[in-house]
Amino acid sequence: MRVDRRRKLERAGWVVGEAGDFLGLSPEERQFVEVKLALAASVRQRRERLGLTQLQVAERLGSSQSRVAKMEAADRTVSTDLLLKALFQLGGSPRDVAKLLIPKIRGRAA
Amino acid sequence: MRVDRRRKLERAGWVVGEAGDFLGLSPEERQFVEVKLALAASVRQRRERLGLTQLQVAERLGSSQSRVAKMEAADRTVSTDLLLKALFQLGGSPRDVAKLLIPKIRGRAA
DNA sequence: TGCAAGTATGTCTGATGTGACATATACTCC
DNA sequence: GGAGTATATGTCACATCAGACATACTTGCA
Repeated sequence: MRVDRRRKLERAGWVVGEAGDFLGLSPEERQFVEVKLALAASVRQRRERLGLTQLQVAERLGSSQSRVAKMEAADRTVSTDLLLKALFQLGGSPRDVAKLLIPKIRGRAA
Repeated sequence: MRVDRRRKLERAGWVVGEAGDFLGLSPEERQFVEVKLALAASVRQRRERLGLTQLQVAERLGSSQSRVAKMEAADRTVSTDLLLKALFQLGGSPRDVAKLLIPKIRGRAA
């Protein structure tokens, strides 16, 4: 994990461990955070792939640039509801969400 | 769709069409509702499979029986955050969520 | 260097979600 | 029929999340 990314997560209120990430969270909490991080990353990826600014996305969503920034940062004040709605607005489907949640790397635990 | 189930959804605030379900919703809204309904159904399924009452699940979650009932009814006052947390508490994983979101039926549109 | 565009962060007010409780309904079993 | 258990529904007070705004930071370019 890149250092700046890690700092950002910590500022956002997450506790980020070094190797065994997310230490200090219960398994359930860890899974929830995982999902949220995956959704947030996907929002950013889709936006960039579409060549849109956060402001443009915000307009599509009827939201604001700052909120889009917070979505992508997985800020603790953004709900998964909002992340899902954003993803769908950016052309994603439930199937795409599913793909996000399935680990692609083989030979490593979960 | 069973009639009683449909009535329940309508009371919960969803607009449910007959054949082409979810008419009147934008594609994005429809996708969001789909996800929520899938999560809600999964919560019920897992609870029943574990042989737990809503009250027992509520205690595990630090919530109340009425809220669990609303989760399973996909009430509009329950967030996907809560549904995800409930699922994970009931032993589900992000991978299980992914499976929920992938349509299993072939030969029919989405 | 300065400027401009994009992004990040802090905070406000109003909207929505939350657990809790009361109560209604449904289903057994006696 | 009534009692007991499970689930559903309506409502509260409080917590959390929403968009909006101001403002700071970052990046690229003249």
